[in-house]
Amino acid sequence: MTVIDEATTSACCAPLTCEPLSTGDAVELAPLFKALGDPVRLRLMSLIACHDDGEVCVCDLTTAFDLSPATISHHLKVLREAGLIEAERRGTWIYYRAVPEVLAKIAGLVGSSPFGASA
Amino acid sequence: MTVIDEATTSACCAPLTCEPLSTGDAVELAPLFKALGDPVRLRLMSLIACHDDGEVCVCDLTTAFDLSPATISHHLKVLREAGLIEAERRGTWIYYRAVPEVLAKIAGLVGSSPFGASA
DNA sequence: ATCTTGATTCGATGTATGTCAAATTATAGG
DNA sequence: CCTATAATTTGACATACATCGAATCAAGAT
Repeated sequence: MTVIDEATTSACCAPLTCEPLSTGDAVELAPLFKALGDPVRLRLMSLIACHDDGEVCVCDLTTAFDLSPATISHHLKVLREAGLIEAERRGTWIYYRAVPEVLAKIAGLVGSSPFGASA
Repeated sequence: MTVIDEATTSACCAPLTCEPLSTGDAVELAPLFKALGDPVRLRLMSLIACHDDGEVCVCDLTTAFDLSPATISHHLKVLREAGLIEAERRGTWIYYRAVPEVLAKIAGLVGSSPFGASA
């Protein structure tokens, strides 16, 4: 993934322009934003990523919303298939935790050159 | 928008935990991710934000995709209604430019405590 | 085995979304 | 005024999505 136009030809100063996303990169990255593009999933993600132990039991997540367990399970599946979270079963309970590398991928994209947020 | 648990009660060290998004914040922020959750829109956003002049004519955007002008116009409208871009008409042409504050809002969320990407 | 609880999957339903052709608005020139 | 070009809006269509009830799977307890 090429994100920053790192002055391939040696220049005296940082280029003011940046290289836009290729179609391939956009196809790869868009699903991450899409997965976070729902209020329930965005809050689920923050609940999971913010938890002290680094992981949260599903039972604690379902009680945090006024939605059926089936719906929460569906949203967790969407986040999981996007690669944003991982699941592990321990006994009766299933625990979810965030995948920081994938979150970093988003942060790196929005917070730097291609989007010009910090440039 | 409360994002970081800034040790309201004076503590000796930074808290390892963070405050998850409220329902209200999630409802406010999710549409931004949703708007970027399409490959075409994500690439449109990068094309606009990366452009040297800070703004791009629609005519240059439509030629960058194998899609009808109507479809590009639709996606630009979605980005515009999300607050991510702004439009200005000059003569026959309409120019779009990014709204950096809104992009910064996303970067600030994903790149810090609530999502634990850099914590 | 049976029962109970935690969680996912299945099936159905109403709504939202991406796409385009055709019609419409806006501006510039003859 | 009429024509041409840039861009959006409208209408239509097929697909995808959020939600839930009911059924199913997993693991522990009796």
